[in-house]
Amino acid sequence: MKYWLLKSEPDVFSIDDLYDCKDHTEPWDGIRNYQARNFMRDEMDINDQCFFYHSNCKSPGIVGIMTVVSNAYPDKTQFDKKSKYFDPKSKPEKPTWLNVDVKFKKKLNLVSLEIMKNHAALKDLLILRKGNRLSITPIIKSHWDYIIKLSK
DNA sequence: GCCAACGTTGGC
DNA sequence: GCCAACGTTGGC
Repeated sequence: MKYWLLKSEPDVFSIDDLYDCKDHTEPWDGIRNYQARNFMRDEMDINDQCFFYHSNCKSPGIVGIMTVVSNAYPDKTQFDKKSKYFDPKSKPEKPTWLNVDVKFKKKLNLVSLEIMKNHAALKDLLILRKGNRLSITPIIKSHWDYIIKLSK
């Protein structure tokens, strides 16, 4: 089983929004970055665990846990002309973008970006690297466990 | 294939 | 709202 960190802007889609979805499950769509797509396509498996990270907001940080509940499949928003994620270059017979489904597992007490920065044990965490903008990053188990402890 | 211009991300 | 960092685009 692998571990991940998935970013979302809470103004767009928050952990509470995920909870409110049918079966607490929703496609993690709108990913328009090849590296992030490839993680979903090649590395993610059903039952992998993900941190839900709130970005671009007043208190950025990890707010909960979700579970991967599908393999990667074509992101339907790329074909939806009304979607902000519409991609005119992508064709249904050869979709460019993929998503997985994720299911809410639980909320955590906020582990803020500020707190994580202050822990030497997390210094190699990708999210803390300067200029890192990747919306899906792998997390090693020791970091995962450490962050879980910080949330208690 | 280079790289300048542009758009986006995301912390502050 | 600012701006640094990064990814993408497109002319050459």
